[in-house]
Amino acid sequence: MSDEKSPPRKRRGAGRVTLLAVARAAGVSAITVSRYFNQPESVSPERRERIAEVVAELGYVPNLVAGGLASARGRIVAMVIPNISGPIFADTIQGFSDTLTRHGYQLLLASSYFSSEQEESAVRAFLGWSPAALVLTSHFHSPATEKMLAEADIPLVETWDYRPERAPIQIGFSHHEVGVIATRHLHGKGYRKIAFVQNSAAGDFSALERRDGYIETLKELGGEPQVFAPETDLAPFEAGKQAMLALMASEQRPEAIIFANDNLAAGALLAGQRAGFRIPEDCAVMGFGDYPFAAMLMPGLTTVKPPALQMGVLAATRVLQKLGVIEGEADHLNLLECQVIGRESA
Amino acid sequence: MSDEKSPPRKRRGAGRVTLLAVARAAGVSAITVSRYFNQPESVSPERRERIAEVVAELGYVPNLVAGGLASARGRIVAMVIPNISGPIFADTIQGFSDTLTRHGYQLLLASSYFSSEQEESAVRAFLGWSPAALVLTSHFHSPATEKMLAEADIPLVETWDYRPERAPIQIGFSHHEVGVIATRHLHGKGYRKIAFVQNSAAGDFSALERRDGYIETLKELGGEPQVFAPETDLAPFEAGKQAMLALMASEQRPEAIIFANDNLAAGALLAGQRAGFRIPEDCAVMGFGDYPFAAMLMPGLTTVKPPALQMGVLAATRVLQKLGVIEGEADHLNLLECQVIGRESA
DNA sequence: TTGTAAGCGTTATCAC
DNA sequence: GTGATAACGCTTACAA
Repeated sequence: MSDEKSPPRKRRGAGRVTLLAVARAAGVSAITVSRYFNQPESVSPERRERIAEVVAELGYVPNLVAGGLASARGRIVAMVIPNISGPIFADTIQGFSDTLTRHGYQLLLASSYFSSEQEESAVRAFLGWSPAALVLTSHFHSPATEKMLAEADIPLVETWDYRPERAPIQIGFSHHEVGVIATRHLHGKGYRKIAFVQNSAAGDFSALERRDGYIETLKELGGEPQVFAPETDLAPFEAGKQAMLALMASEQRPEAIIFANDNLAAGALLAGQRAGFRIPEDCAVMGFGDYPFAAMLMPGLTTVKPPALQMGVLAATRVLQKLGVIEGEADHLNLLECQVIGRESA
Repeated sequence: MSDEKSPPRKRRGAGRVTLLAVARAAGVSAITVSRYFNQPESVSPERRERIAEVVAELGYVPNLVAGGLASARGRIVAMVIPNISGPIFADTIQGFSDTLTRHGYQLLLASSYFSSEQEESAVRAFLGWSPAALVLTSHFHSPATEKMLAEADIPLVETWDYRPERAPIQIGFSHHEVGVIATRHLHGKGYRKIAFVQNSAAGDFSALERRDGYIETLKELGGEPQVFAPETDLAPFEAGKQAMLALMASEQRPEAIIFANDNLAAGALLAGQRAGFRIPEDCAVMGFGDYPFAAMLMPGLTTVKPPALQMGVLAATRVLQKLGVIEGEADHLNLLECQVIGRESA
């Protein structure tokens, strides 16, 4: 900490301990120190030890920016996700980030809020950092984004979607299958008159796939599908209420209802109970998402849990495999499974 | 897309469109293009227009790594947060990320899981990217981390905490005040016998500050504090149950209970109702956190909402002010307020 | 307003 | 196993 003769003030990165400083102090050349960090086995044990000492002593922190420039491959992976704080994607980010970090890579993150313009601008900004790989959510990108991706020539992963025909690595699950297993679960519990409530958010196409899985399966099982569509763009919680009360008042009163997501189901659960219906005796309720509140409701909400965390971990794993950081072939197609979380509501 | 005479293969960043390429195509020097991006007003309108054309045509993406190295200040801000997917921090990250992005900065993110070793290794890795600023959660860092921070000489912000005596910019709220306003809220509603349930997680010191606020305020109001401590390290949901049943069976049966957090409160709400108690008639319940499920419970959980999103936005704002990106003096101390969210449970 | 030259701290290349 | 040297693509400093 003593104030040594201050070196001639450099114009910019003044004061930073550099690789060269370490090299000099250790009596080796810069490239040897570089090798010490990147391919330790190619440095003799004695020098290795000496360098380690100096590094600790000087508190040297490798400048990854310089390294990235020199090698054109920074240890950064960028991810664009619709949102961070919603109930859906947080686990995916967490799994992705943790897996990456464990292998010495850093996460650059931005939200798109489902807007392809915002996605585009995030991708543009990210590419400036020459990330080692890029992870996007879903397959719908603006033409400009597609162009940048094509030119970037780095591993690309698309999560929360599954388009076998697309070139990027796909990591997703089948929404259709969600409809299937939810319907089978209810049928297995003895329910026969099963309805489905669509999402109130226009443009939620995945929810329609879940609905189709339901319709198909129920028909196979000899039932008669009954689909309710709430008013468009009603808040999901309200839409669930509306659907519940309408269905319970209808002539074709169902014994069980599958909701397009847990928000709808929660609204239904509460409104149903307020209206005096017992759940699941008068009507069973199922959701989708396994949002954090599902376990807190009374009765607990039976729902289908998407493999959110798993997708994040797998996305990172595939990226690291592509980069050769970890062993294994990075499969192009990665279809994960959802799981019925049985609680009291169905 | 035609295969032009392939230029002599460069060793590394082969093929990337560079600033120089843009400059040549536009008939100006590299520095002018650089200025076009960084201080557009110092470039004449005609050249500006010409450069814009070329940039679009060539699909030039500025290499931020090179820029970062040259200027020793990348437009990256790093944040270490205990976790991403828990109920607490997601809003803070979201607010932080969005505010940053809006001003052209990118977010580098990692989780510490409340471990100072993990925080240390994240900080070490981040510093290698010479971020423009660093944001940490809480004030407790390992000595090595403190040393790195001291030497890094970049703006540092600590969120979710508030230690006026510390040098970094502090952004937090008063846990003590949470205890105060919760107690006042219940007192205002007419409850007199008010109990407090501590967190089951050992080491949650903030929760103890909330408790002290409660004790102090209740005494001021003429009440007699009654603190219940669940078994240590019981899952919060279970701990809430245990506390509820124990308190309702005790001689000093309370009219209202403040729980150290919403998880405890939710456990209590459900267990209480299962045991036949009406809430809030037999006993009112309050939590802390305003976790996503709070609104979904029946009755809705009255709770104290911390300014999570706001803290993220403010952290980013202070950082940007420090960096001179946006106007305004960056205050050292930033105490935000919590808010009682009144629902049915109290 | 514009340009020239030098350098940011590292790694690739090639030689020893 | 080790080193000298030249990039990597940009921005600072200074000059015109």
